[in-house]
Amino acid sequence: MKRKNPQPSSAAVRRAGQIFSRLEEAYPDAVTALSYSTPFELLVAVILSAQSTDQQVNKITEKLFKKYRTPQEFALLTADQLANDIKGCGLFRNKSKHLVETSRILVEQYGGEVPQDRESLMLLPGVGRKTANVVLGVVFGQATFPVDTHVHRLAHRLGLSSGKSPEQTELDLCALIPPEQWQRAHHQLIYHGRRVCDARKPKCPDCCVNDLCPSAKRSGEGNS
DNA sequence: AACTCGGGGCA
DNA sequence: TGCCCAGAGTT
Repeated sequence: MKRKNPQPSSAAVRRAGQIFSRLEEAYPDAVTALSYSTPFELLVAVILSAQSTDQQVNKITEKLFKKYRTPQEFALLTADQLANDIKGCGLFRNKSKHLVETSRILVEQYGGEVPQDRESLMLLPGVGRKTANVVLGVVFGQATFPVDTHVHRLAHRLGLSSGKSPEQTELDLCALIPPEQWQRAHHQLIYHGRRVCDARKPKCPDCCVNDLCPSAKRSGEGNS
């Protein structure tokens, strides 16, 4: 039989809670939000948000959704047409192609609706595990944790996950963080990851959770 | 596993 | 001014 992810100790859960309340205190404005009014609009916004900020995406979608709002409308566009409307976020040519193809699939295979399971979402062009989890969590209220490069790196450094794979990190964080805090925790990890806990040179002296971080302790022991 | 896309954020 | 990506697809 299949082994489930082992239940974390209460001490581990408590430590995770400490870390996130610190981050919450340090970055009260770290949580941004993509603006949308339908599940399809959120799906579009999340696809656009790869390698781009939410603010950047909101600027684009504010205009975009006034022209096109439904998968039926997106499905009629050529990639070049749409590219012109989403210019301003990174990787826009790829995303444009993906959005048109995804819209066609939604119309042809899902009656124009956004599927609510991860397997179906991940079959859509431009939608990987991280994007699928954001959609499931934000619009369908499902228990997921979107793991991007920052989340993966920080969870490992902070001792919240073994860091073996993004999938494992996702399981570990889901077990450690109460469902209602997942979205906020996600944004705070990203914010912290960009400004303090870099991939290359983490600024441990400036870090608000350095006393709770096994990595910071290790790197601090070598010098004195 | 390494490469590509691309405008923005940040030093 | 230049580096590095708030990812996912392709080779």
